[in-house]
Amino acid sequence: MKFLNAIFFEYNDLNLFILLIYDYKANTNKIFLKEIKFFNEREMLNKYIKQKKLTFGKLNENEKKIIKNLNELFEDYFSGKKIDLINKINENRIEILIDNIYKTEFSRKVIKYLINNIKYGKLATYSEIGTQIGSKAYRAIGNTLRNNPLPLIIPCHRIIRKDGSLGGFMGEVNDKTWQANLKLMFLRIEGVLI
DNA sequence: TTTAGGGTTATGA
DNA sequence: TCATAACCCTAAA
Repeated sequence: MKFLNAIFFEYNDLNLFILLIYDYKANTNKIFLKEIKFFNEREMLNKYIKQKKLTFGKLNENEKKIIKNLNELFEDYFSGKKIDLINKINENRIEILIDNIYKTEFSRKVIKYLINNIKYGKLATYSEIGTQIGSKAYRAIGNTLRNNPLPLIIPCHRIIRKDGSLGGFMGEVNDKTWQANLKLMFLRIEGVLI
């Protein structure tokens, strides 16, 4: 039994909508996160839902529980509790399948390095990642992070440029976009000053 | 400031 | 299928 499903959370004080696309597998009672999208306007969220033809099916009781926990995790994170989302998620019957998302050696190396080494409150640069994984393909690293379907969970927001500038986020390179501000906001929540 | 390098993916023929 | 451009970048000129 397998459902493709979606749910969204709304955080009014942050002016933030989070849309989650996931599989719920009833036989294991687990949620597999596929995609997280951030929006600053309800209208944009609606547009995306329409465009992707997402359905909001009825949740069963177990599924509801997992989703509720996840929402609480996000709330805790946003309120400044120092929680490592990716670890907490695994404790809450939620999984991300990195090897399903990333198909090449290179991109898996990048992502695994992020997950294992760039913990809450830490910062790293694209070039540091390159050094650590033994590659000078800095742009390729950027490209891998750009395609990150789970920003915030897979902590690409903690990667900045070597010159100290913020770098892009969620496909946006322009510092003035709300996406870039979101990156900054996440870092500030984690207590990182730039 | 510009240029070339790097690995992957998206796009188009 | 193949090629070409684009990319959340860096180092060196």
